[in-house]
Amino acid sequence: MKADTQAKDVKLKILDAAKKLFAQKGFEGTTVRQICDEAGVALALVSYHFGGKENVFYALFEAFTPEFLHKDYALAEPVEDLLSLIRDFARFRLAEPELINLLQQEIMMQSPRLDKVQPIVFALWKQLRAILQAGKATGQFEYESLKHTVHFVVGALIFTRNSSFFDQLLQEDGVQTNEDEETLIRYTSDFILGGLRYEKK
Amino acid sequence: MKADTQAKDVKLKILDAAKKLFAQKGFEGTTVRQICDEAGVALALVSYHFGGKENVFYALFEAFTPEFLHKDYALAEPVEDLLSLIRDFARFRLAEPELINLLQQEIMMQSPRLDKVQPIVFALWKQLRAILQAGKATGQFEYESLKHTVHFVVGALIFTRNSSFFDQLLQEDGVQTNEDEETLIRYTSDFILGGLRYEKK
DNA sequence: GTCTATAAAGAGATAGAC
DNA sequence: GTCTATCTCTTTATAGAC
Repeated sequence: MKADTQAKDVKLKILDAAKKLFAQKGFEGTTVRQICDEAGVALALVSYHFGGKENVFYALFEAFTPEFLHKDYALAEPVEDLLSLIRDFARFRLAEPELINLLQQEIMMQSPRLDKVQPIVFALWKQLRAILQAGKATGQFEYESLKHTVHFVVGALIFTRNSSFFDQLLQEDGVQTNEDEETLIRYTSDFILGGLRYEKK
Repeated sequence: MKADTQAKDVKLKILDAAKKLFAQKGFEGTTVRQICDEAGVALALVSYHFGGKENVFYALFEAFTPEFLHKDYALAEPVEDLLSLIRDFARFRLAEPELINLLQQEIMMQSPRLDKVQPIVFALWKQLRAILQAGKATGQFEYESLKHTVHFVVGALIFTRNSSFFDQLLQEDGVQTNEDEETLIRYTSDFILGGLRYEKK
């Protein structure tokens, strides 16, 4: 019992450390030694518990079931669906910024590990695409290219991050307001709906 | 003469190979051997000509002077300025997709090499920010948070890529039209201006 | 200037003590 | 289950022949 509990703690510590480091330095840029140092455990435990660095990566995405992957959008109104998707994604991004960051890296690099993670991103993609199509059909959304519009929306969704890098620049203003979740969701929704030329009734 | 010319060819071949590989596999994920193999030259020549892998990276961004960095926007109308910036950025992105990809990776990872590249991104950031502020002042743009709006716009600008990954999904349509530059610029401008609630006169 | 061969450091994974 | 010490392979960088 006690042994099991300790093991679980160690596995969690390794996963947390890996999540942080992978997001920060990339999968290839992170060494097993760094992960174990950050987790405060011995080097051998990554191999013992996960069977290698690669499996730590996969384990990160296994308990990974954000709402928007399993919800069935495109049942209600397109506008409502899009707002739900934006909300669900924003919440997930706020809750797990490192995973979003890591996922984005892997996608950009077309990494060999993408095979196992592709379904997750494809799901978001298809949901969004279906919603945009439905909204165009009802005349509520206005755009020419479905393909590019999906890109624009995903770009706006994914790029909004707690990126300390970019925020340096803007902190000059002094008006560093830590908006809450709902406010951020509203900003995002407003921008995207505007981009889709949706007119509020 | 002949020796110099050969050397320049080799340096160019190395830079091209590195650009491609860095974008594909990341800086850390790319080995000097891979670069030299791809370039078709001997392993030692990276150190000889550049003094190490890291300097190859920096060299990639030295001859790197996209229009939008040196233009002085925010002189004409905000809308015209924004359209120019979108156009300049889109052209650069189409011309050098690997560099954009690489830059994006490095930013996301907060890489230690970012110090030398930060000014480039900051310049874009500041230009865009100034334009958005000017447009709000004239009442042509409508948004609440300057910080987030900059994020949204950059997201929409940067995420539109020749990403073979995402396009797989959409090719199902069969309607795989290879839009030209001007068309892509128009799509992008329409989406972003919409997001800013700009109303065409 | 370019090559092959090699040195020195670093990586991931494992053996064996506890 | 966890640790330290080590093995093996790969990495970057350099030395020296041409």
